[in-house]
Amino acid sequence: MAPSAAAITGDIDRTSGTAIYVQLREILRSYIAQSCPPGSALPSERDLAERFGLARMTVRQAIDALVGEEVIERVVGLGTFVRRPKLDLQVKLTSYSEEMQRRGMVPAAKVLSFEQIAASAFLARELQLDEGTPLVRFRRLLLADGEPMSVDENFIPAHRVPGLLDGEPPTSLYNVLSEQFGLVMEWGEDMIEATAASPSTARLLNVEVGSPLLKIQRHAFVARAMVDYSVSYYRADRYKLWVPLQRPGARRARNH
Amino acid sequence: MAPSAAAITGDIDRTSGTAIYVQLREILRSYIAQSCPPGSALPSERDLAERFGLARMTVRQAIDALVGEEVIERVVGLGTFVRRPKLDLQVKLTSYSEEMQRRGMVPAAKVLSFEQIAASAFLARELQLDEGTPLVRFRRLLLADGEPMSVDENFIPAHRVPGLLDGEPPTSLYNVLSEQFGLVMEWGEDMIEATAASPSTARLLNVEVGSPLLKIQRHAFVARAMVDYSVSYYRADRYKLWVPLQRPGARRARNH
DNA sequence: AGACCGCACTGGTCTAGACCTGCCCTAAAA
DNA sequence: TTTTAGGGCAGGTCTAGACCAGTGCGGTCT
Repeated sequence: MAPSAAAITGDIDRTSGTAIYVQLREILRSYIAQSCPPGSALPSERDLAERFGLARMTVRQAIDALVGEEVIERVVGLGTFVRRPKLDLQVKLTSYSEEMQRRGMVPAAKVLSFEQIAASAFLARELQLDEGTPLVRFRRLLLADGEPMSVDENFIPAHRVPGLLDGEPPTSLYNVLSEQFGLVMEWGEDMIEATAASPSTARLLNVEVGSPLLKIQRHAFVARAMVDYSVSYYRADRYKLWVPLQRPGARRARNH
Repeated sequence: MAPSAAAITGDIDRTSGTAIYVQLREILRSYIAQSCPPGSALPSERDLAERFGLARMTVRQAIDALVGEEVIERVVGLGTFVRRPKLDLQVKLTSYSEEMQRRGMVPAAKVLSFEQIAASAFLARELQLDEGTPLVRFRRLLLADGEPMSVDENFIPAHRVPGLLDGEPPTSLYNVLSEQFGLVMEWGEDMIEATAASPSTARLLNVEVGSPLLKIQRHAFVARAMVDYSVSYYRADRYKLWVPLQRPGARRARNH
């Protein structure tokens, strides 16, 4: 049973200059966050149109946006429903700090090294560069709520980030890359495997030698150029990956 | 300069039962593929509306879909332009046998159990069913090239697969589900973590107790109904997971 | 020549209706 | 008691207009 649209607080300001459907979208978003457990129904489009004094097409535009974000979903003949919030989504190429904040944890990092090195044969192959190419190596112990979460090592071609090493080690690598160097990661590949903690890694992560760890190797790209290769070792007792799957050819309705 | 809308071939069939905007979307898609290099402009929305005898809102719906697919992009005051084609990346919901064949290995399976059980509290929660609901439990040791690869346990609501237990255990579960029961997995969620091999699992997989394993819990859905919950333990030394990533909302800057 | 202004475009947003199909529930019929 | 036909309501699609806000060009004024 859908709740009454009257239960929604907030109103449209027609003089604000902000598009009405944007205002409604945000009203709905906060209403969902506050009062709608997953699976619950939103008021019908017609109810919302009446409640806010809008045309139904305008309401649909606001709802379309939230459906596109996968916050809610439509079911013909039934209504519009709140989807289960994505607890985490490593799969979306987010930075560690973004990721931890979404999980409601306090991210922190201890820098282990921040230096320029020459690409080894292995790193050259991974980054599709020539051996010996200067790289920035950035190795950190990442913490969540003060406890070790992972050991993280990023390699970035030095010519991509001129002057990076002159400053302080960044707190959020992806933020600095995008804001200071215009490198917004667009896509990537993760290689995921389980491994056992080596003595050095075990000491850093404060676990037993041989404990299971999740090893994630990531290649991140801007346009067609690889900009970041990273290897992370996550404590298995503290970290799980959530991956949405789709059968090829079974596209869910995206365009109505 | 935008071409004349008259240059576009194809027409709308109002009796076909297919939504008009879908027809127009496909007409535009093939027009783009044939006659529009990246960067070229589409006819304006108003031209298209006149050319096909449609309301502009309907034309916009067709264009919206293509913009959503990142095939084209809009620029206010200028027009609608063809984007560079992007690589399409999607995690696949494939079965074990499909997956192994893709990797060029010979899949095989040893059935450990194939029986009906009542849902425990844990399984009921995972499958979103009531406790005690009859389930089919199908536990296998999966091999690749004759060597143990993983231990796999599937739980399927019994009412979904009437008579399944009367026959032989299937060699490819997903194939039987789709061909015999019409259950084509459409989407799912994987929860991935690293874990240590328990004594029983270690014996089955022929590894040391405590060896790192990749634990993958999968929920697979047909429409909105969960049809399969599975837990798999993969040998870390033999299995890696490859996951493509895309940053959400990684809109490119206007490049014109 | 150079600065400016306005018009003719573009997409962006919005309205107030219309009719369709799909879903569920209920009341009547079997 | 079970089955079936409506009715009401959900979202899906479509129309024929409206006005707004950027963009660029061409003509005009200085």
